[in-house]
Amino acid sequence: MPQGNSEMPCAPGQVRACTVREVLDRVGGKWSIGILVATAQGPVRFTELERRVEGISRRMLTLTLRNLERDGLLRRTVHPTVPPRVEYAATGMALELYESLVALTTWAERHRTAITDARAEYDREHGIPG
Amino acid sequence: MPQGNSEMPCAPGQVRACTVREVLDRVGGKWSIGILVATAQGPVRFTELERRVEGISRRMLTLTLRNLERDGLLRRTVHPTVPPRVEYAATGMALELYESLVALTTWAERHRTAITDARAEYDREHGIPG
DNA sequence: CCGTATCCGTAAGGATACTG
DNA sequence: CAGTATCCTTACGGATACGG
Repeated sequence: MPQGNSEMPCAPGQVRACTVREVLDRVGGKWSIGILVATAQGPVRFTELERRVEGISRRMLTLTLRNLERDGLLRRTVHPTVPPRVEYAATGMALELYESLVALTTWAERHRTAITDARAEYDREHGIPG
Repeated sequence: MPQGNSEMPCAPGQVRACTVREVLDRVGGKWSIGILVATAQGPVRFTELERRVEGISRRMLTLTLRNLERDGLLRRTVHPTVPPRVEYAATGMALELYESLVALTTWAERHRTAITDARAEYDREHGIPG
């Protein structure tokens, strides 16, 4: 998970590398997007997240949740019951980010096979990596 | 309603974690976006890239260029002159990806201070990480 | 000019066991 | 239920030196 770089001077305007970097530094980790998607429809409990985000370990779930909460993308609510009940809810900011991912999703789907083909051809012409 | 955990790797439709992952797996590295941006306006030579992508090492430039070329995002052209002249050009696919980054850029700029504030507050309430 | 090769430090993330 | 604590492996990336 991307840890916080102190501060970066990213001037506004067009698409700039360091601005995109800001996003990736928050959400470029292995599990962040999965959690974002899992919480996009409404608050989700810890164990439920563990089920929905397939393959995640309890440790990485906790760590990623903490980072997302710290960045203001998730709100953590503890209900002081027995047994404890903790809910994670996406903030407005997170939902906006979620919407911004539509473009990337579309791109990935459009070019999925093209990428696969490109890789296959590259590996044919040059040696397979290794 | 939460959709079941189908075996389908990256089904089409809405925003899905694994689909976004496909993009991040190609372009989530530290330097990929920088190179993408640097080549978005036209073909660029190796040394020029080294200058434009600030802070990149020769090694990482080469590695990242190879990966982008392999995925079909860059086209590498060698002009057999002396001294050699190698140009890297963004493909159509890459330019489409570049356009898809506008949404992310907008998001980052809109919420930059909100994120900074959230982090500061989190670190005040809990301990500063470490 | 355009790379490779080699060495090395860090940190992301997995496995596993324990707890309020 | 919702986490921590520890240990460990790996892969990303920096520094440096060399080569066609």
